[in-house]
Amino acid sequence: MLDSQALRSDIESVARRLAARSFSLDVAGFRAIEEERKAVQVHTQELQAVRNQFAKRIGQAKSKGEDVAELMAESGRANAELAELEKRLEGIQQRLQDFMLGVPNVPHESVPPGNSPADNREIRKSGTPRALGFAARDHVHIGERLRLLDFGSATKIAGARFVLMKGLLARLHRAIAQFMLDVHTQEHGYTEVYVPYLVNAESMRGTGQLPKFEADLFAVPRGEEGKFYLIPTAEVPVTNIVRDEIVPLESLPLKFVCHSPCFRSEAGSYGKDTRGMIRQHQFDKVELVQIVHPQDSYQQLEQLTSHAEEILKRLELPYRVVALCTGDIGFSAAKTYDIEVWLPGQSAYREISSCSNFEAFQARRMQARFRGEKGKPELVHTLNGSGLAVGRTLVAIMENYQRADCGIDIPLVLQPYMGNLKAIEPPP
RNA sequence: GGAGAGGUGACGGAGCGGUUGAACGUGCCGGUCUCGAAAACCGGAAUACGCGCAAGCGUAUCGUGGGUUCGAAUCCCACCCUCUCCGCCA
Repeated sequence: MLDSQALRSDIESVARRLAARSFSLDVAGFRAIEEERKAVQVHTQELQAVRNQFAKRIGQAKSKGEDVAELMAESGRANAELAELEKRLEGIQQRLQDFMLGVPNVPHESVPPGNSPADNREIRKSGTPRALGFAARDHVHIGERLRLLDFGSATKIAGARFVLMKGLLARLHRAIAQFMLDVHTQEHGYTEVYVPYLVNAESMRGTGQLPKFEADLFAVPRGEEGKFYLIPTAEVPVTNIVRDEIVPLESLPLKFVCHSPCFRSEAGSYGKDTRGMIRQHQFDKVELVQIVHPQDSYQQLEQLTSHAEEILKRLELPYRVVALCTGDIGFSAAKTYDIEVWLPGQSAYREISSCSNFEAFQARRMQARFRGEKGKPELVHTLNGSGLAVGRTLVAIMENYQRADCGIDIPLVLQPYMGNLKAIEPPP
């Protein structure tokens, strides 16, 4: 959510910056509601003051034993109008709130302008795709040849966009997550957290998934009309740790890492990435979350991104870092770096991590604050990034470390997590 | 799921339906005293929003939402959460 003060004082420049991400801010609409709000609120508060004065006088008169019938009658009359106004004000404020919740974040000035992924800017590249000496197969071919990747069973059990892994491949998947957690907790200073995978609507609103993107979520009914939502990323429960909190200045930055499953309905992605386990309803991810002092957030974004990159470096997977353009950044983000890993099976770089600074956008929704240098509560800045998506990392390893016989060499750093196994061999 | 107790400011803890944004204590900040500190004493301190150039004034907030009332932290209803006991359970 944006600062409503900023919208009031300089809506034109906000609208201009939002236009860069092809969001057209309803300036006239906002002004109209805002004008109405002002008039109604001022009048309401005046009448409330009158009511309070009457109540006070009645109390005083009563304590002196005076007759208050006249005062009470007068007060009652004044209150009739008040009740109506209060109701109207509530409606206006609700509309204003709904409006604000639907406005995306303003891109940071360093975000490259553009309308489509084609305008994203490559920032740096690391590693070079190794020469295989044979035609690269994709992970589906390799996994099925190894009989360790079973899409048929997953489809039978659940449906499309699910996968079932077996044996050493399931173990490799687990090893990848363990490795990531160890690096981030032991070397990058993150505190590991285990969190609920089902969350309430307030949490989803806090990080920006609701109210706009309900269709992307899985919901579980609960009680009369309540519901839980399955987390689409650990970002949601982890960031909401600080919702409605005032954290002490000295505890910043808070750095959390969380391995969790992620559930996405992938509504609107029909036909995209239908082959393999690139786009699934359920996948594992190791997520990095930082809660920081506003003045540090862009520096921390660079740091957080480098933490994610470090995993790819140690796995010796070629990748590049891309700054998303204004038209491609997510709803809540002010700036985003995508990290894309090289997939020989597709001869392409594919997203494996997305690292974003949300500035105060999520913090304002969550009322996540710290007590500033002057002793006043101020909004924190929030950041997060995948460090990394586990399933896609597995895909990248399968494709980059494939051998001619469809065996997979195990990256050196993962061997200790695999009982020192050096490779997964194909069955005869 | 059943029975009971409870949710008040940073914390502990008061609070007859009426000058209560909320006693008292602890903690915090400033000051006096002191060579300095402690103690003691004095003073100051909530959050959000609105109007205003400002000083300031106003409104809201005692788990949440409704209701009763001229007036609700105080009364009524619903819900949420916490704790204790019972049942069930990985």
